[in-house]
Amino acid sequence: MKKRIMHPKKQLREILIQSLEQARGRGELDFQDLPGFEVEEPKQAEHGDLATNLAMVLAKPAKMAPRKIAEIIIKNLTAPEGMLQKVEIAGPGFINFFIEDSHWHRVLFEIHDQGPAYGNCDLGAGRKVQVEFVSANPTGPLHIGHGRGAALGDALANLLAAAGYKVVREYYINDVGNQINTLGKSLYFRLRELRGEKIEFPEDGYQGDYMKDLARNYLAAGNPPPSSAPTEEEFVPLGRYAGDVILGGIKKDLEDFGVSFDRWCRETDLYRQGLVEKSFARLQEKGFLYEKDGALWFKSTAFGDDKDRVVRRSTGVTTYFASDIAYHFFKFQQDYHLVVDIWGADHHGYVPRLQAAVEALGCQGQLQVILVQLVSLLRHGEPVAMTTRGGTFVTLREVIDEVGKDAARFIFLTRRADAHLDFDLEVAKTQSPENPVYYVQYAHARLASVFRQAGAQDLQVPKPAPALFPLMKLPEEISLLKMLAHYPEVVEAAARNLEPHRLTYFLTELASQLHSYYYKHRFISEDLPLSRARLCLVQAVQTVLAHGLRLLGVAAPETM
RNA sequence: GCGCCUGUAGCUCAGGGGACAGAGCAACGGACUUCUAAUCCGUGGGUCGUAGGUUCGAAUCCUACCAGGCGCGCCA
Repeated sequence: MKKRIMHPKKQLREILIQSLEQARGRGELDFQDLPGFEVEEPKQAEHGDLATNLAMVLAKPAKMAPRKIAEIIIKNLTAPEGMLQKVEIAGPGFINFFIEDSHWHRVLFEIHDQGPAYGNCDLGAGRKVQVEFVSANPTGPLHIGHGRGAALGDALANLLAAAGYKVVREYYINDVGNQINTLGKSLYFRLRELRGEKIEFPEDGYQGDYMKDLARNYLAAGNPPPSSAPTEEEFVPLGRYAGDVILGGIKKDLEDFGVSFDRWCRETDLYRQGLVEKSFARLQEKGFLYEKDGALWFKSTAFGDDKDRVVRRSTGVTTYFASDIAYHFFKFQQDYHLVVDIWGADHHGYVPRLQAAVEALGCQGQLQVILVQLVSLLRHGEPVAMTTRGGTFVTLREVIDEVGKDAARFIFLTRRADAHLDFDLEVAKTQSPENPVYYVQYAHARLASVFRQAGAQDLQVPKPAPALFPLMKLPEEISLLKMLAHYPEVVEAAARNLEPHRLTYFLTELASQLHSYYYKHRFISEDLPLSRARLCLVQAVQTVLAHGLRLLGVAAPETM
């Protein structure tokens, strides 16, 4: 006996299939395979609560006019008592279904039973997913673009967990290669500069002010001063030192942004564990490596890449790509059903070769790369220059301090990943209506206030009960109930498509309907049964708002 | 030159084969003796970049072109 109540949409889909089987059994319809069809909420209210294009997609295989097919489907329909109020054929052959208002009330039972878990689903069926995100090199503080990746990755991980996946959040640290040397060299020259020497700061050095701070702290901690004759050997420990300090800062920024990781994977560990050589051996064995011009190449063209790629230079040093091959080889050894990498869109050219490597290695499971477009930073509508060189880039730290974690996260999550984003610091900072995060949070806080008020009057929020339902018949109430019933599908679709922004839009709409309802109708009044019914309904609304905000990593405040 | 992303209302963006294209902001006009006005109600506003094509049906798919962004290393 299943306790779970089926959403009307799924229920209707099954009823339609039954109808088709029956019609076919009776010889009224003749077709081979059932084509894909939609059951969805029409945009127009006159078109009912749910509609299907089933008759239209069946026109060709059944060799019959859509409206005729629609008639046959309707004739064979057997819906449960009290579900369907009216069924119509419309337009070119849509079948429109009008659901009885009373049918929608049942969602309240489900929300009450599942509580904070309402909205979760079992799409993932416990399979393992890894989300790797941010992964900024430890050569400087996180900037606003990393913030967007962080918000997206974290929300996505939350979303996948809610959808029944076992999620691991991972940050990949590039601590190998000449960038660490360059970092050491940058620190070295800042140290000498601090000693009052006139120095020529290296062209390729990291010029940001944070390196000056780092140099000061380095000396303040009593570390040995720089020599006068620099050597590569001297840069290495300095680079390692700087990298560690910067990484510490990154961790702190992420923590304050509400983002945590389950694992931090260091590139050096991949080498230490011999994974680079192991992945090479695997590729060699499958015949996808060859030598040319003294270098070792991966035959990525065999998998659709534009050209083959070097994995070991003629100098004997492996490339960044080699590390990434090893890293993904390692990832897929851990039985991930899905590995999601979130990268800045400026790395898009890198996708084909990595996909090629994953395929060549014969990994079980799927790699999906999400490219997040860069953020254009504005202040009062004017572009803010973002150059590392000029030292005018805005860090994630500054954004957190200036606009706050919640507003920043929400704004990042109101755009599709592949849409460019204009982030206006002044707009994000103000609590103006231009800033939607407060609109949604306010709905939650407003309800909390209502419940406090009810509590003060000894008015309990009742459990859902059929006796309450006749008291929720206003259009605003039915409309809210429909949205609540729709919510789990939104979560599932957002998870399936790896698109957290769908949640942001849903929540804004739900908040809008709640505010409107609140304004038009008093929840707490002299009429006690009516008050109880409304409290019961809006408590369900609050549960859903809280769930959605939690997935976005945005606070659901009790007061504002 | 080649490749990827984007082009939808004045602005920022949803919608990504279905019925007359949506929201927020901005503009304009209204609503606070009220459970929080960080709110609500109303009005105006669009050849969905352009041109072809596929389809019963295209903002959505295909082709070409135009515009913006980003990539095309034995860099990371």
